Amino acid sequence: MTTTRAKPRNVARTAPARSQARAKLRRRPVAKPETEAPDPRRMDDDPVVRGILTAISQKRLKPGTKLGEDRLARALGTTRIHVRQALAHLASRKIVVQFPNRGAFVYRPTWEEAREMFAARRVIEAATVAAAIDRLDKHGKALLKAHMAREAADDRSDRWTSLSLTADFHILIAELAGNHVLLDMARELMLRTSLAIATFEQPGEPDCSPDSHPDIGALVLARDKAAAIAAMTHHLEDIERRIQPRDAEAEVDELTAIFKDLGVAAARHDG
Amino acid sequence: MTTTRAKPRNVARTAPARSQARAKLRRRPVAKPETEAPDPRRMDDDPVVRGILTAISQKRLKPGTKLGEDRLARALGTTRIHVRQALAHLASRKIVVQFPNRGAFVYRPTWEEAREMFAARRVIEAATVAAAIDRLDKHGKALLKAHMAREAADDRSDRWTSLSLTADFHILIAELAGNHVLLDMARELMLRTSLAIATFEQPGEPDCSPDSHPDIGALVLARDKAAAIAAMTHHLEDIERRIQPRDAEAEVDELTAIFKDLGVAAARHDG
DNA sequence: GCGCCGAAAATTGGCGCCAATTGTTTTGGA
DNA sequence: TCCAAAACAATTGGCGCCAATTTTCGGCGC
Repeated sequence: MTTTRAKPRNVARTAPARSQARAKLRRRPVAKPETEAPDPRRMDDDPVVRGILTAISQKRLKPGTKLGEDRLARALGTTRIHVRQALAHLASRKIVVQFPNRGAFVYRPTWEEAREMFAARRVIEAATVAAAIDRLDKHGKALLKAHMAREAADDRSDRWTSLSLTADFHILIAELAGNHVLLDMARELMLRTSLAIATFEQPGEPDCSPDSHPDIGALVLARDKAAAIAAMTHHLEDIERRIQPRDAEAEVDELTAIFKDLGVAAARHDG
Repeated sequence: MTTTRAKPRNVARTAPARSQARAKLRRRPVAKPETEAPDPRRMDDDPVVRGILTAISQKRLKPGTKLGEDRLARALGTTRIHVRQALAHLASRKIVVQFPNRGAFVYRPTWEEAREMFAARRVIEAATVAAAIDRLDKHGKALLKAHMAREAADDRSDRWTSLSLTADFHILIAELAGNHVLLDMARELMLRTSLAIATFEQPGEPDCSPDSHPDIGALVLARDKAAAIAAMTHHLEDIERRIQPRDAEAEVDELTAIFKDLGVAAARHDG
């Protein structure tokens, strides 16, 4: 206690630079650049979150399904706290809704919100195709061609892989745009529009007109920005046109159909 | 136990319609439309979340500040669990970062991410001004004029109210667009760009060139879509131009400046 | 004097228990 | 026979405690 050490040590500290505030102020220790953090926690690769998300994107979890904490904990082999955190995270992302003392449910958008989601997607994805064309390089072309080949080779034998493929096309375009913020927004909107589609789709229709993707991809490869934007916009409008507002009667009807089909990854509860 | 009641009652239930699955299937109770929910939980109006958010938008909480759970609980007069949930929510929104066993910190964007945020804002807000012009009605005009008058009457005596006013302009435009999804995205981007600005701003510069807002508002009122989009884009580019990438040296310098200025809502620890 | 190393303090993470609320069933009455 | 009210069961919400990790403080050796 020789020098002036009367400093309140709890005012405001910068995070990534650990606490070299007073301890080592003149020189950096040895090999720590400065802004470096060992492990920024990412809720996205939580197994519970991933499980629910993939189940939703594969349409194994329908909007309105109750997600009980205890049940999920047993089904996924974890404790209730992890499930709680995962559900809270998904609620923040508006993928599930939580009602006080009632539990969490897969989010079911309203019809108006579904329309707004598609409008937002048109905005975002028009921007991503434009940016993708702007910064398209050899590597990006290779990625895009590879994906188009994969999508063309899909025989639609497995419905879930086909769903993933068509979703990956839009994600790839957003990745080629090179803007992580827009990419996250596009990802989020795709998830939420899949919920909207699952809510308002007419039974028996395919989700995404797959024939549009090669056209859009070709226009991107040709760097025809205006045409690519127009094609993407029309493609999204096509998807939107496949959903219809549905009244309570249809909901009840489908609910009975659900009970007939059963399944739904039935978490073994039989006696 | 008269009729067939051997139904596994935990397969998939629709959330908002309560559980009238089997109980009352033929007729709806009395006065409950169908899709109705009493209280969908919204983390946004949690007092802890609101407190941290307003503190951030008022720049009383700087990027990198540690948000200790126990400290926040005492400061806000709640328990640690509420703080935990609030921090987890803010981490999902990328407003705070959580490191395992180290705590939560106000998010500090990287320089690249800051650029990407502004690019995303240009995309989103160009869309919102366009939509706002499209669906501009008498009520919207009144709201816009009222806000412009309020902003013009601001004497900039209180820095925090001025900050809120300039932010409210962008929010109002997004509200006039009538798309809640885009509105939420705009809100989120504004919060995160405020973090980016707080991270990379040059000291002493104002945040938002306030003179641009009347021009944009006038163009919206005149329904000149192209000019309004251009003005909004240039306005956002102006804001972006005010931030500069900063190296570690500058950070350390400012850190010492912080310690000189002190303050920072010093959580009384003297004695 | 400087840096490395070990022990104590503080903070976060996780688990179990119990209260509170909700939904369901049973019971009583008109 | 049908509706209403109360008891029961199940689920969520919250609090306290304890383990695990990090940060800090003190001491030792160079």
